[in-house]
Amino acid sequence: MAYHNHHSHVDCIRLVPIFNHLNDEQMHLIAQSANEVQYVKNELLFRFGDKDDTLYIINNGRVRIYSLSESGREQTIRILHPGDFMGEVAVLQTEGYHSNYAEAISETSICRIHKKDLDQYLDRYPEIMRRILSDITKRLQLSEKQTVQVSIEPVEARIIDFLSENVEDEKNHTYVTLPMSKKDLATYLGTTPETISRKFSSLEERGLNKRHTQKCVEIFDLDELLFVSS
Amino acid sequence: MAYHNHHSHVDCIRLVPIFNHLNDEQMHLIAQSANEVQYVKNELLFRFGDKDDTLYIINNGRVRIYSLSESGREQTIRILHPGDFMGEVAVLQTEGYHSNYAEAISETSICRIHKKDLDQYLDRYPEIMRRILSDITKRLQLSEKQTVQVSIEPVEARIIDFLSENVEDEKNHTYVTLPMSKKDLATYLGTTPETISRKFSSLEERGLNKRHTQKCVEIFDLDELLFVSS
DNA sequence: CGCCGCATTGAGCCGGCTCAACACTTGTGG
DNA sequence: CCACAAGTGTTGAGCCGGCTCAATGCGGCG
Repeated sequence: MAYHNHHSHVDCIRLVPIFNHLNDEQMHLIAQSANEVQYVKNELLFRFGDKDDTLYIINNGRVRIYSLSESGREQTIRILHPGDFMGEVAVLQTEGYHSNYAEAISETSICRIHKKDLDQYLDRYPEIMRRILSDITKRLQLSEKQTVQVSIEPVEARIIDFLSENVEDEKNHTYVTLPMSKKDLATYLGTTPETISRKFSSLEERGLNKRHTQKCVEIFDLDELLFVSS
Repeated sequence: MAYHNHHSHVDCIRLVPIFNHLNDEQMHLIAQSANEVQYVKNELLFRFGDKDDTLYIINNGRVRIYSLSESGREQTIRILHPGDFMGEVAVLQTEGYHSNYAEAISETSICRIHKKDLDQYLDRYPEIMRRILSDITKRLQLSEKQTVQVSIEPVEARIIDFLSENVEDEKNHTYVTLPMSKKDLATYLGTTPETISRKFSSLEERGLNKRHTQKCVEIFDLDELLFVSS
């Protein structure tokens, strides 16, 4: 929590799907009550069990939400990008405690809005609640999907599924830019870095893809890949 | 979908936490637009991919939500009891497709409300949306917890955790009534019936609990059990 | 009473984890 | 600009938890 920036936060508000349907005046109003906070890489935004009643909106950078097991192993729940929000405990319970850890995985700036302010906006602009509901419902679907995958699909299928959901096309090459370190990807997919590494090698041997840099993987034949995984 | 019951559905509405804050008149209004449907045991309410735009409210009985992997294995997502609702796709997207299967695991009666009707109520009574949001947020937390468990806790710890969350106390005996068949419990915990069976035997050998009937397990020492699992 | 479906127990196997050594990449200071 | 250190990724060997498949036990229902 390096410093508070007191100039306009409207940029931050404008960025966010849950607010960007409002007009300028309304956004200014909300921006008034938001305060901006900066985090450096690897800094924790909050920990499991922390009491909190604010909504966090990512302005810049990336945040990783993860959970810790008894035995100390991590499970990455999701990665937040600019425009995403978190801290929905704030909007639901009067006494909210975080159930996960949140860590900045790059230089990150966020906006915080306190529950008492947010509640006013929710009353005044019902569309905001609709959008929050819509977002959380999507996340629920994703979370349920992740449960199923981690539970019953073999690691290779999980990796392929992950790749297929992150493909980008560019000048007739399909490739994937990994949105996190291989270590975090491992904890996201419920496996270990070693296993990820081995599976990538195996796919490469089978001529299905090719590693370029640490963060970039080229896919030769997506359909073939999807076929193999089933 | 055996038959439609056209007498009052207010009972059904009154039962549900998302509506029961309304007054009688308001509940009657909503009940008008609900229609009741009965299902027999093992009947499917909907399948993955079905298009649908209704909210389902459990009036009586129990419903199991589950998902199917490529390889045909099941993952039980959750069990719904009277007063629970599902089909939140309806409240969020204009074109909603189910992402899971739903099956009645006992004689079950439910109320259905169409999206177009629900939308009206959401506009008129914002508290309803608040409650739906609150419910879905809780489910999201549970789902994330389930992901973590299935992913990194060993089976025994998952079982113990499940037991500890379902304990009931009665005349200085702590016991657990399993809310579903052992087969479904297995798919809920991301394991197999055989493994569950073995683990129960193992716990029993260690004098930590005792099976009475198929559905009822007595716990001798919950604290010890929790200690063992960590 | 006898059947049928579910639960239990056993034997064997295999995917993926652990631990450990080595390679590569990135950042730091001389 | 290079040398080195620290962190991250890769590869190998070995093990083990839990799954699979199959046989047997058991309780509920006709």
